[in-house]
Order: sequence, then structure tokens, then C-alpha cells
Amino acid sequence: MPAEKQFDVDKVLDKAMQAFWVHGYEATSMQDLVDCMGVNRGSLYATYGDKHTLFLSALRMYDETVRKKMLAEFEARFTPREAIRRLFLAFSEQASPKGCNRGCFLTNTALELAAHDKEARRIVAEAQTQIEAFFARMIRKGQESGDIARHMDPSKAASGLLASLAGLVVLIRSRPEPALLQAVVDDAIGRLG
Amino acid sequence: MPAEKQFDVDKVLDKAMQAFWVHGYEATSMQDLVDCMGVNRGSLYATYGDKHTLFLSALRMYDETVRKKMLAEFEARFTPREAIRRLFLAFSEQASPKGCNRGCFLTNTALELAAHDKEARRIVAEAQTQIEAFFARMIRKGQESGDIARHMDPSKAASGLLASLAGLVVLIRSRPEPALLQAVVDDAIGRLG
DNA sequence: CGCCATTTAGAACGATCGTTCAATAAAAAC
DNA sequence: GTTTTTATTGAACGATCGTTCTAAATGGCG
Repeated sequence: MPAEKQFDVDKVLDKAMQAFWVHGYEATSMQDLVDCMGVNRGSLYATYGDKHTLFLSALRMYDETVRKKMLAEFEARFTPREAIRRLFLAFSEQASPKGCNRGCFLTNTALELAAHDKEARRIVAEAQTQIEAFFARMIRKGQESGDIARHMDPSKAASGLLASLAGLVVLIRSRPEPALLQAVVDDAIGRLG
Repeated sequence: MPAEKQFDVDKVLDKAMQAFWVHGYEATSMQDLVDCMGVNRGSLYATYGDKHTLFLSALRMYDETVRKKMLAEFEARFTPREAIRRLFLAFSEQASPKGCNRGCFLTNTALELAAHDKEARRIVAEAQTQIEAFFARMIRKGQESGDIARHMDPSKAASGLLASLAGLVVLIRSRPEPALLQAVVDDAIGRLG
């Protein structure tokens, strides 16, 4: 049934993204991917290349369709302070003590691969830099409008918020307790004054 | 050459801990462990059990010999505020833009295994709870002596510091830039008043 | 000195890993 | 309508995975 692809390349890549997101790179086998993507091995290699290349494509897709979209939406729809809060809530509220807590694909990758995989580190670092810039921008805007405290250094506070956000998604995976995550979010937002 | 073990069980377990710490669970093969521990496969299985059991032993060893020791030493030797600062510095100063940044074994495990491995999650969660308790204790003591701001809720602020610390070690692996890590530490300590 | 207990060494196990390939099928090109 | 091109399929590849087992070696004990 050829000459035209029998599947939607992006939709199937999304399946791979989900698998890598939940289980990580090493713990996801090509067999797992064949099963969850619903595409045969040959087509998979012909379309996406080898496992490592496929992983990086999935990571880039997460960065584009999840991270970028999130920041843009919150920045467009809310006040600076509220935009920051929504970003934290987007993670803290996805967590549940029982279910599977996948956290953040970029942060999972930061710890599993970034130390040894140059391209993975580049993607993760670039994404973190943009989140940091988002925080700094929001803080500056909030300071102008008066709903964020004027005494703080926007770029230093942005680094602090980036760490708090990364820490939040770590805790989502190890201690998905609503009260704890809520406390982390409150503490982070509370710093804004 | 038997009847007595030819190697120091704890010293060799330490080698395994280093390997898992740097590369994680899945990316460390039994062959890697045989090589770096300097002990044969048979002896390895007879002494430590299978790979997963060995990993948990290594993780427990990290918790006992690294994490617990660190907290106890800082708590005993420094003022509350300085004890907190030293804990952050212990991580931020180990990072270098060039070298291998292993970060924190417990946090690495939190993201790689905690979501799917019950016992690993238990160990990580317990350690994080104790770090949180350490922060809360230090904050209370600091508030009494006056070098930590009195307006903050100790246990909520402790949760916030725990997230900042976890975030710091995430950034160590993905963006080991001294200026960034310094900013994160300054922001965390700055919150104490 | 000789027997036993235990560790050591490394070969070997089946299973699974990531990857490739030859055969099949169908749309596109002429 | 024939040829060419391309996607699909699933079997098959060698390598490596975690694990087990057998044989050799040594110290403790009678």
C-alpha cells in the first residue's frame, strides 16, 4: 500500500513521545515503540531513522508542541504573575498519588541523558534558557504594572524560579503528594511579593 | 582463593554506586559493573544478588554515606543559615562546564526509576522527606537565633527549599554554568531574609 | 595431611537488544 | 499498460543483555 505513507508522521511521532516521556530513553525498547506507534519496524526506521534520532525528534516535538505552546498561551492570556502561576499549576495539578506521573519530558531527559548526550543537552538547555527568559520577562512586566515586587532582580529571580519548577517536576515523580506540590507552588509564587 | 572474600564488600559496592550515579540504572550494564568493580560475575551475583538488588544497595549506600553524613556534618558545624547554604554549595561547586556532572544520585533515580519502581521511590521519598525536615529544623532554629526571617512558615519554606535543591541538581546536569548555579543558590538563601 | 566449605573464574545460557534486508504490494510516471 | 518508484511487512541478523552453571582453587577444620 505504498508510494504514499499509510500513517500520519506527526501523529505517530506523538505516540513515541508519550512512550519516551513515561519510560525514558533506555527503558523504552524498539519493540515497545513498534507496538505503541502501530507502525512496522521497517517503516519506522525508514521514516524516523534509528532509535536515538527518533528520540531526539520526539524531544523536539515536545519542546515545540508542549513547552513552547504552554508559555505562549499563558503569556498571551494572563497577567505576568498569573502566567507564572499557571505554568507551575500545569505541572502540580497533573500529578496524582496513584496514577502514572510522567512529569516533564525535558527534565526527565536532563537527568537521564543530558550529561552524556550532547544534542540532548543542547535541546534541554535551550528550552530551560527560554523558560528562564519567560520568567524574567514576566517579572519585569509585573514589576512595571505593580503586581510583582520591585525589589527583586528579574534575571536572578528567574533563575530561582527555573530551579523551583525543575524541582517541582522531580517531586512529582518521587513524591506526588498534592499538599507537598501545593506548598512548592505557593512558595515560588509567594516570592513574587 | 576462597573461604574468605577476596575483596571488601563495601568498598566494591562503592564502585557500583559511582557507576550507577554517573550513568543511571539502565545505561549501566552488568559488564560495566564487572569491569569497574573488579570482581567476577559469579562473585558479584553471590554477594549482591541481581542487578536491581545491587542498584538498591548502592542507592541505600549513597543515602547513608553521602546524604545523611552531609546533613549531620553541616547541622553540627554551622549556624542554621550557613548549614543550608553549605548544602546548596556542596552541589553547585561540584559542577564544571567541562567535566562529568553526576549531580545527585537520589535525584537522578527520582526521575529515572521512582515513577515505576516502588522500592526506589520509597528510598528517594524518604530521603527527600528527611532533607525537608532538615530545612524545617534549620529554619526554626535560625528564626529563634534571629538570622532567618521570622515571617516565613518553616515547613512550607522547607518544601520550597527542597524543590530549589532538586532543581539545582537538575540544572547541574543540563546547564553546568557557574553563574546560573550561583544565581540559584543566592536566590534560595536570599529567601531566608 | 585430607576433607569440606566457599569463593573464584570464565564459559555459556536463552532472551532481548537495535538494526537490516529481501519479498510483496500498490500508487505514480511514461 | 507497462515500468518505475516507494512503502510495507515480518523474518532474520549479530551483538549484547542479565543471569546461571561448572570446574578449579584455596583457606579452615578435623
